[in-house]
Amino acid sequence: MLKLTRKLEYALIALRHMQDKGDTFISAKEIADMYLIPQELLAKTLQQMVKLNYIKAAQGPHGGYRVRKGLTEISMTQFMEDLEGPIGIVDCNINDECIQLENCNIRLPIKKINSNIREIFNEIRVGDITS
Amino acid sequence: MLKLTRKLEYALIALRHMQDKGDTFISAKEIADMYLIPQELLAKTLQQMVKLNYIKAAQGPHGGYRVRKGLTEISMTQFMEDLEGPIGIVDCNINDECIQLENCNIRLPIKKINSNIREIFNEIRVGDITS
DNA sequence: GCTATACACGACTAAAAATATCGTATTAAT
DNA sequence: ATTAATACGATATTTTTAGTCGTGTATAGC
Repeated sequence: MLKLTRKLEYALIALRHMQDKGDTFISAKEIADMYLIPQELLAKTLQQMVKLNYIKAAQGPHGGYRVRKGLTEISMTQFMEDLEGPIGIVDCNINDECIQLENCNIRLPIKKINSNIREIFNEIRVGDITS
Repeated sequence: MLKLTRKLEYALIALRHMQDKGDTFISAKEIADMYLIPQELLAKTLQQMVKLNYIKAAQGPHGGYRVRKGLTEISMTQFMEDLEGPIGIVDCNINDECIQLENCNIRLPIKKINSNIREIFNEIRVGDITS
């Protein structure tokens, strides 16, 4: 209940590591070895972040990834939703397909809590965690 | 990611419904039918709440459950942790068995976020949702 | 040009967690 | 007695999350 995914953890760990290393390209393997993360899985996550323009990749030997400037200013809400889709503590916060929407007697208060949580993550920058 | 369990949803829906009905005993079946919740599952949740002294049960025909006074003053943190165990957005917030605790470079900031979330739920009473 | 090392990416598999069901026993009102 | 309800452990199913595999492409260094 209320867990972050490993993908997000791995992404943040990787970003922090890369940021520490400045402008040099860091391979997925180096990070995977250092933090005992499954390499293939980390690689996929990094590839996703390349597509999101969070990081830049370089192929070939001495290749790897490095962080793009400005990434640290992104809010955690955006970061999380980019990587994992919308935040919603219950499904009806995400889609409206619940069979009991009209009957539901706790919908509004729950919705409010969901906003509270999103707000927490809105006020945290990626850089607050990775630098 | 970051989802409440159905058990919690069902529990809250049931509590609210029972609270609306005052002192009369309400059967699991009535609630299950009304909100299209699997009856057996709801029943188990209600039984758990009886053990927690959240509600009172009566067996036999015309039996059912009713809410105990004072329940509404309980914080959502306590409610959720009573029903589902400790809140932790990552495992190392719950147990210390992570193989990479020393290496981990994001542990502290994540821990802080976890406190923020617990705090949100600390400031919400069960009664804010169920009445 | 060959080789080694690294990213790219889709398909697949495995494991874990969450959700739901079943079976049997007990209780009490009518 | 019968019926309608809770009690509760065991099991089954489904969904989500996590991890692996295979194949292809790029490029640095020799």
